[in-house]
Amino acid sequence: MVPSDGMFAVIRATIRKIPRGKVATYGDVAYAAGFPGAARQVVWALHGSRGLPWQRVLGAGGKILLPGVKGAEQRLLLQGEGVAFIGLRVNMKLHRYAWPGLRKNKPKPQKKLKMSS
DNA sequence: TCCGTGACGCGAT
DNA sequence: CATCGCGCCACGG
Repeated sequence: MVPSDGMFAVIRATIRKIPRGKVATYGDVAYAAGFPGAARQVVWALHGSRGLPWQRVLGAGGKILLPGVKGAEQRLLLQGEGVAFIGLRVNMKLHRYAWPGLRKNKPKPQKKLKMSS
């Protein structure tokens, strides 16, 4: 699957890989699909989606961004898959999908340290 | 063709 | 925490 197949095709394929009981953020999907920063395109891909695990895609921090009844439905679907919530957010610590072959943590910027004397 | 719109993200402040 | 600015790009008017 390469970008030349079309951005949405790649994004959809990426979303399909999220297993039951796991979730991913829009940013994660975009990054994993090879389009870092293109979170909005993920939204579009979901719009034209059919047969995708759309409920497993959340906002940054595991927050459901889909408003209204759809949002409530999303939460119920996820809970039905065993996904645990902490308040309004999904417990990402437990359910964030670890994309195979992707850097989990960003490189540490080297905190400014003060030198004595 | 230009322009606003999206279930947005992220680093900096 | 909250806010700002910028990046992202297909689509419809």
